[in-house]
Amino acid sequence: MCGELRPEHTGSQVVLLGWVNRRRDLGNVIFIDIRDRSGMTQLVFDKGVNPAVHEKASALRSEYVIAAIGKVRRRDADTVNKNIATGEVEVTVDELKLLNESKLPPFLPSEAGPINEEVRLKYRYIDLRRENMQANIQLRHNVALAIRQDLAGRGFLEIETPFMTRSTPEGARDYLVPSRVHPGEFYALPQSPQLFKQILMISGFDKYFQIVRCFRDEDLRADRQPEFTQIDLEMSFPQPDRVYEVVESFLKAAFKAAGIDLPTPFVRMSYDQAIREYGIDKPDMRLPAMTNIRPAFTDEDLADLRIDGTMNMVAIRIPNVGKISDREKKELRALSEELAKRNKDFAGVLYDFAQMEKKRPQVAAKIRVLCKAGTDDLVVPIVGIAADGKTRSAASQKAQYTSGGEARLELARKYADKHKAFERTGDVARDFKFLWVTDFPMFEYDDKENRWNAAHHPFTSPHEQDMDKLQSDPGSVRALAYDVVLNGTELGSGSIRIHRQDIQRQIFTALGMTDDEARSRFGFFLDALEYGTPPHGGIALGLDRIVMILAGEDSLREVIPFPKTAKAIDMMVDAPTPVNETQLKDLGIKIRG
RNA sequence: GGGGACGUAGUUCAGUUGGUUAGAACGCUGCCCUGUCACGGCAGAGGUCGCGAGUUCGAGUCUCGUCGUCCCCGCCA
Repeated sequence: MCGELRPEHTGSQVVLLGWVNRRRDLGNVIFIDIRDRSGMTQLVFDKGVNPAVHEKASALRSEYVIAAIGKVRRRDADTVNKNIATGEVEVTVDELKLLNESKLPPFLPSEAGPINEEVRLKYRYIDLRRENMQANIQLRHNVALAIRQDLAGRGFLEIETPFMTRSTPEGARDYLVPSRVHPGEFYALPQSPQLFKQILMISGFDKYFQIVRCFRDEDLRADRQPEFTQIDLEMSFPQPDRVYEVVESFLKAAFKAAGIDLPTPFVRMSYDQAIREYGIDKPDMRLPAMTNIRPAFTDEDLADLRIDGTMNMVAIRIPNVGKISDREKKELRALSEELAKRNKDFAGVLYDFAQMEKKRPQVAAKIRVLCKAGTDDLVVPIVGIAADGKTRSAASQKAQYTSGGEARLELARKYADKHKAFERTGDVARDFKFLWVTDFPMFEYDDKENRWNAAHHPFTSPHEQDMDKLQSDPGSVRALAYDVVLNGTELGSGSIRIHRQDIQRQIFTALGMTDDEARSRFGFFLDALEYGTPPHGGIALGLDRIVMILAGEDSLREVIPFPKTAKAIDMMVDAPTPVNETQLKDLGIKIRG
């Protein structure tokens, strides 16, 4: 192939098939870089040596598809190109065949600069010819293959589950597929194969996995596509530790496929600790944690600074920011207001640390020590402002942490150039901060609907010790649920499931679901639970996100060959589209207004 | 559903306070060139300034609307 020739091939006759990447016509000698997915090689056409072939070569243009037959020749020392792998050799062409011409593309695959994404997506077939996209798609293949091999090697079976299945309206919106045979009825595309994989456990396939497409009809983000690929797995008789081990093993294999030797096991942290120290359930540990700064204050300090000592107080540290300008101070105040707007429970402010250093230098000094802050580090205390006689709710206390977490990320993004924590150093332990977040709460309170919701999903098993609190204090029940997080991105989420019907019923009750409701939604599954269900659990990880991070990209679109835009449109095939009246009639569907 | 950024040549962009024929680089076409590799030189073609209204003697520039792309919030059990 075009990228494989080396000095040891000198003298051999070769056939190269590929695209014209660039043409350099010097008159009596023409150089053409021929490209395929393996790389490129320089072809030489010399008028003095072979005028007929030279004549043919002069008609070649960018992206023409050609076959070249010739001899590999070692280049003179002064004409070696160190920028390409084949740079020490070239091919003198004896025979040239034009296999196909090309219209002038809207942009060239060999072009260096950025290209408008709209154009890239419309002409995705050209875009995918670019070196970076070829590398990303190749990486994706390598990663998926390594994961398959690792899981298969551990006795997991890859088993397919249906794409056309039953809508279970809970969680994300379903993509629906109308049934022609049953007018007015719909299949749903799976948000995940959750119930099928649990049923496979009931069926005795004790180790299942699948690299599988999932569908969610929700608004998109840079790291969210409506169809995405999960590494989905489930096993019978596991402890959480066993799941961690399996995931760490295949992630190690996946990273190895990308040339990275990942240390395992990963750090573990409870949900509560994650909230306290990072204000979020998917901490980016490349940056310092938040620090509890309560010990820095005496009661007198608090009164003097008008700070509410009963509220949680933490400080954010962003390394190497240096002195900040008045404008930046104003931006901090604006961020403080923005946080209050975003979270109505947030009763705190981002305190002006410079002012604190003036007013109460000994307090500020203690805070610096607590945070381990150097003189160039930006310190932002987050405190509640004293308001007499007001008692603070638990939600308000938590908001101190979560709003702090948001501020931490926002400031980290803003000062990325200064602290450089997001840049790759080549030091694996620093570049890839994995962790397991464990012991998620079982339920979340829904203010709008005035009821408890399953934080993970309703098939997640509660902690053994918390069973008795299901009715009395649902908010404090911990789940056997865990997330695997990398650099602040949630890669995957899983749990040990409920395998006993009686407990499953208790959970539905706690969620305010009647037996009839539960039965109408999940009847087939509740039936299955009653026929000898083994204890089981599993996890699902986003393949796209793993590849995105490995490729060093900021958007999933860079690692998905044919992605959708923010409005869920495929620019190349132009989908979705209206369909004709006959099709609708067949399906018994009428479009409203 | 909400907030923000952007939209000018095939591509990436510039375009001053509203004022003559809207520019540059790359790409493209032609000619010249025997060692280039982001080849070089000369010449040339290429524009509904996203679209529609409005203000104005005059709009790429100001206003309103609309469409599209991107980012964020909501949403994503």
